[in-house]
Amino acid sequence: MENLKGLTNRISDTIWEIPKSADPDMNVPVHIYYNEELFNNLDNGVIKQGINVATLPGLVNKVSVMPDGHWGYGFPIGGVAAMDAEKGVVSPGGIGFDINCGMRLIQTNLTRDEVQPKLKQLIDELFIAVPAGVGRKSDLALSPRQLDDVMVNGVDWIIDNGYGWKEDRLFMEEQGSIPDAKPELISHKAKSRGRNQIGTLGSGNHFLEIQVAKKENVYDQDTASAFGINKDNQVVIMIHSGSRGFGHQVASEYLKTFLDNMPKYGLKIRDKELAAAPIHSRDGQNYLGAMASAANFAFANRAYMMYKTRQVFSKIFGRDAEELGMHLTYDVCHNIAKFEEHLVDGRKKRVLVHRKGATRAFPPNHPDLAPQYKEYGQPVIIGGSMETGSYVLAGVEGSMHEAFGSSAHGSGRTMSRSRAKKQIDGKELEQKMHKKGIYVKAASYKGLAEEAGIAYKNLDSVVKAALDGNLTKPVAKLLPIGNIKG
DNA sequence: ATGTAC
Repeated sequence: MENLKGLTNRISDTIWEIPKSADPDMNVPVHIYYNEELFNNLDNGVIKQGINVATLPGLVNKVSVMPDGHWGYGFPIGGVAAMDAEKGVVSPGGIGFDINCGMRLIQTNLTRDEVQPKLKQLIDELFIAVPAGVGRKSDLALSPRQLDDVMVNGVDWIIDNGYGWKEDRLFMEEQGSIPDAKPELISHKAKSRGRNQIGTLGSGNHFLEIQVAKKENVYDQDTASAFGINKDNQVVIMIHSGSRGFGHQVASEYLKTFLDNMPKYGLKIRDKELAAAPIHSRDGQNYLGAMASAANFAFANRAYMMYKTRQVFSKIFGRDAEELGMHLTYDVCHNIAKFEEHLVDGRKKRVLVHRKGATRAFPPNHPDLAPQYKEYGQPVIIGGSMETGSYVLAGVEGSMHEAFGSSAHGSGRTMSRSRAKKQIDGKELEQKMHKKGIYVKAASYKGLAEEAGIAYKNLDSVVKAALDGNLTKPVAKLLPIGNIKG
């Protein structure tokens, strides 16, 4: 393929623009938030997909690609696109197969010194308590009525059933429950896949990790303290997972329906993977109701894994999870579409923001934030590879103007899964990690090899681009000491 | 990402 980089103009240190003039069908420009290093390795596919997305009807302002952006299904992963709520479309490819895949950060008041002697025991027990890997089932099997409840109420079902604390919902995007879910639109097949998947980790890049916040890696102590990180070598837990086979089934079914029905809506889409329907059409409304159901399932999934995590820590340290300070810092989605108000041509407008592999990053004083975070901005949780570490950042005003209040979500792969499997021996990697002080337990060595640090972009560089691009502010880098993987 | 293929 010809090199498409020539279609971009660098309009600032951190933004490469594909102007509307690059293609007659583009409705808005594309802004890629990169730095020199990331741009040098920019994949043609991202430019191509950015242009394709920019041709969708009803787009406002621009399409944004986050610093971890890479080629994905239809939309780039790391893509943000907002459509006029009245005149726009919804596109499942702009949300992703794993609906409401997201991150969760849990505090403890423990330090590394206290955790280290029990690390192996913790990880071994977590590996049992949180089923990891493809097809693994939960100890919780929901009745049809309970599953409907989860789809409508998300984390509230978890809390009402004694698996979570009342306060947990305050520290979640949408308070852990997205309105207007429609369980009656979910197929029997999706329901039967989902009923025993609450509290399961999954595979691929999903993980549950024990991490350490070293003092030297805390960049903003006030904000870190507000997020519950206030002592040197404090231990935190990060969970990355989504809606499992349930959300995947929902996404697959609606993608097919959208594709079949597109001619009906007179939509001309240049890539099948961008299948879309008008927001106000029956298909559009149905998908949004199904998406909300899967999103609430994912909130409940991560919340139940936290319940298990609190139990394991509590058992091993012989103290209540409350005594161990195991509060939720935040739970944030990075595969979802949401109705939000944003400035368009100087006026507030209701838009449907698609975030695919992009984290919501609302600034201080945003009405959606818990009072405890009003002064500091929304916690933005960025998961890195299991060898290199992760970050917690905070939302800033700039991102509202740049990218509908969004930031990056992870480091982004540089090596395909198949190449990583060929090139890296999982067993050797496990030993190497143990020597480095990271105790890892994976459902399969192949799965482990795929997630090796060298298969990923440099997360420090991605985060630096997100900070320089005024999408977020730095709070703390978190280093892994224990990890379970699917 | 995914009972990794209808």
